[in-house]
Amino acid sequence: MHNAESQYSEPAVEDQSDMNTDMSDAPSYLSGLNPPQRDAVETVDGPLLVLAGAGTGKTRVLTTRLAHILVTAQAWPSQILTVTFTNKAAQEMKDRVRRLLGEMSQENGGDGQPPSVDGWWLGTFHALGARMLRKHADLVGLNSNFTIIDTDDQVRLIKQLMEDAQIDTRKWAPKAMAGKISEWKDKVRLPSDLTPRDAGEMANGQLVTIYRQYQERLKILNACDFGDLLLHVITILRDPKNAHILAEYQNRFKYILVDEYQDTNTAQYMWLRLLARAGDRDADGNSLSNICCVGDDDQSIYGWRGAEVGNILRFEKDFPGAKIIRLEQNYRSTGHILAAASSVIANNQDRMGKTLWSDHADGEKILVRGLWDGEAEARWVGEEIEQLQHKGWDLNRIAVLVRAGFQTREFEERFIQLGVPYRVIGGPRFYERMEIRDALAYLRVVAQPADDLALERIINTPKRGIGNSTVKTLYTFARSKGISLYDSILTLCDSDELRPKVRSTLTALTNDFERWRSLLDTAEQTELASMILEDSGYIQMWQADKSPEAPGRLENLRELITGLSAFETLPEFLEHVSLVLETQDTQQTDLVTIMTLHGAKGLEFDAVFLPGWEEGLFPSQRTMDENGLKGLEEERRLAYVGITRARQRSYVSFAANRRMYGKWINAVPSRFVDELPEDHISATTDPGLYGPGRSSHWDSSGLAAAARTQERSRERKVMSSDGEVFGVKDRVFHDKFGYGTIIHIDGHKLDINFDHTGKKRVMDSFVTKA
DNA sequence: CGATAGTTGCTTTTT
DNA sequence: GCAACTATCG
Repeated sequence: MHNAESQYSEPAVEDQSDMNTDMSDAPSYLSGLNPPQRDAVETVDGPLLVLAGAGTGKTRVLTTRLAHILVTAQAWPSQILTVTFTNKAAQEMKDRVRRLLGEMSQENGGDGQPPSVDGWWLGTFHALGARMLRKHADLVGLNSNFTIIDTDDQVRLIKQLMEDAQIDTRKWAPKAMAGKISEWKDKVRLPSDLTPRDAGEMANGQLVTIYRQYQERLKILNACDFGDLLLHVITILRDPKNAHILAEYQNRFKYILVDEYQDTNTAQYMWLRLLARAGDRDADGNSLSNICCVGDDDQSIYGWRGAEVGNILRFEKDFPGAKIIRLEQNYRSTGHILAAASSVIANNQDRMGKTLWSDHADGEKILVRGLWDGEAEARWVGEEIEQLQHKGWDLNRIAVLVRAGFQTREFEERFIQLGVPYRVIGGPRFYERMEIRDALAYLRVVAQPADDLALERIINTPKRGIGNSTVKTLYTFARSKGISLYDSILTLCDSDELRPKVRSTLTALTNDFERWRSLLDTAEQTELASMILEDSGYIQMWQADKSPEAPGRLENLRELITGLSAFETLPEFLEHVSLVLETQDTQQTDLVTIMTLHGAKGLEFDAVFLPGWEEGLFPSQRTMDENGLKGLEEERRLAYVGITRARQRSYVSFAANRRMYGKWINAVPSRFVDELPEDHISATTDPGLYGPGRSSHWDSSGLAAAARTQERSRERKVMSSDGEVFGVKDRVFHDKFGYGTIIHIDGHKLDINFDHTGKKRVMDSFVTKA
C-alpha cells in the first residue's frame, strides 16, 4: 500500500471529454467508472453526499470507494465504519471489496489472496450498535452478555406490564403499544423526555409509565430490544461523563460510509452524527468529518418505520462544507421503463430532484393490463411468464413484486398449478420460526438463568403440566421478592406452596438446567445443544408430531445446531441469530422470485411484474388515512422503486374485484396507473371492465373518499318489531360501495348488502351454510 | 390443566 | 377465511 492521498483527493477530471483519455496513471480499479462515480470514489476528505438514482451504480461506487480508502489513505478496515441496510448487503459488500482488493494485490505482484477483514466495522445499524453496547453495557446498567429480545418477547413483556396495571389489553392492543414505544425509541425519546400527555389516550394515558416500567424490567432481565441497541449507545456517547469513549470512537473511525441514507431514522442519524463528528474542524478549518452517505430521496420507503427523508434533505446543513455528487446515468433500465418511472415520481412535491438518463435503447413499453379479479391476474402473470420461458428466459430473471405479503398467495397457487417453480422471499425469518425460537429459549435459559421471557416460553413446551396458573403463581412470587422467574422456581420448590406434581416437574426441570449449565464451559457447543434439545424432550415432541410441518421443523433444528458450530461461545451465537442470521441463502436453482416491493429494494430483474395496482391496496388505504399526502408520496416512491427494478420488461396490472377478509370487494385502478405516461405504456383491459383501455374511463367519483373501515355493531341479536329473536348478527361492515351485514339463522349465513344511495336498497343477498 | 368451542381481528411494509 | 386468542367445561 502506498499513501497517495494527495494524488487522488483533488478531482482529477475537469470535463468529461478528458475522462476516457486520462486513465493511464489511474489505478485500474477506477477504470470504467463515469466521471461523477469516480469523483464520488475519490473525494475522501470532508463530508460527502452521493445522491444516486436507481440503477446508477451506487453499490459499485461504495465498494470501490472502500477499496480506494484502504489503498490510498492507509486505513485499516477497523478504522472504517460501514453501515448497510441489511445483513445481506453487508455480506455482499464484504465479498466484493475482498475480491477487488485481491485483484489489486495481484496486479501489484501480490499473491492475489483476498485480504482478511477481521475486525471490520461493517454491518447494519443494529449489529454495529450491539457491538458497541457490549463493550459499555455497564454504563447503562446492563451486563455485557445481555440478550437481545425480539418483537414477540417485547409484546409479551408489555402485555404483562399492562395487565399488572389493570389496563384492558383488548381495548389497547399490546402490539400497538409496543409499536408506539418502538417509535419513541426510534425518535430517541426516553421515558424521561415524555410527559403523560405524549401518550394521549393510549393505554388510558399510562403508556409512558408502561414504557418506563418496561425499560426497568428489561434491565432486570439483562435484556435489550432492537431499539435499545442504538438508544443505549446514544445515551452513553452523549453523556459528558463518557467524553473519552466518544473521542475514542471518533478517532478510531477515520472514515464512515453509509448506504441507503434516505432510510435512516432519528436514532440512527444521531448515532452517526456523534461518531462522524459533524461540524468538527481541524486548526486549518478543514472538516474532520469524513462521512460519505449514499442514498436516493426518491427511494425512501421506510417512513412507517421512523425513517426521516429529512435526514438526507438536510445533509448539507448537518455537515457543513459537504459536497454533493449526483449520479444520474442509469445503467439498468431501457428507455420506456426509465421514462415511465421518472414520470410517476415527478408527481411528488417533496423531493430533491434528479434527472435520470440512459443511453440504452427504448426497449419495450410497459405492459399495463386490467383484469376481472385477482385470480385472472395471477393467471395472466402465469401466462406471460410461460411466454418468456418459451423465448428461452431463465426464471431467475423474473420477479413478481407485491405491495403486501398476503398477495403472494394467489401467485403461489397459480404457479403450483402451472408447474412454474418459484420462491417467496420474506415471510418468517429463520429465527422467527416457532421451533427455532423454542430451541433458542432453552439455550438462553442455560446461558442466562434470569431470562424470564425465555423460560416462560419453554416452561411448558413440550407439555409437562405447567399451566397458566402455575406460571402466574411463580411470577407473583418473583415480583414480590424482586427475583427472577428461575430463582422463584428454586425457592418455591423448597417450600410447600406448589402442588406435589408441579413441584416435582419443576425440580426436574431446574435440575436439567443446572446440569446443562455445568457443561457450558467444558462440553462442545453443538453437542451440548443437541443434548439439551434431546433431554428436554423437545426433539421427541416434534418427532411425535404428525403434522406435515414437523419434518421441516426438525430439519430447521438440525440446521440451527450445525450453525452453532461456527461460533466460539453460546452468547456469541445467540447474538448472531437474533441480529444477523438470514433465511437460507439464494440457491442457484432457476426460480421466479415473489416478494414485496420493500424486499426488492436494491435488487434488479430483467422482467418485473407489478400486480395489484388498485386504490386502497396500492396506494395502501391505511397509509393514506394515517399519513395523508406524505403517506401517498411514500407509496408513490414505492411505485417508483418497483418500476425501476426492471431492466427490460415491466408489467403493471390491476383487478376490478378482489377478495379481502374472505369477502369480495370492488376495486378502482390505482392513481399510479393513470400517472404512467401514455407514450411509454401499452394498455389493454379485459372487455367490459372499465371501458376501452385506460382506467380513467372508470367513473370513480365519490368512491375514493368513501370509508372502508369495518365496524362491529354492539347489539348482536336480530329481532323483529315484536321482539322475536330470529338470528344473530355476525358483523356489520362498510366499504366504499355500501354496507352490509351477515346474520346467522338456523345454521345458515345470510349476507345482505346495501348501497349508499340514501334509501336502503338491497343490492344483493345470499345464503350459505354456516 | 388441557381440550374444545366460540370469538375476534387481521393484511402493509422490516432491522 | 383463517389464525390466534378467550371462555368454558370435564
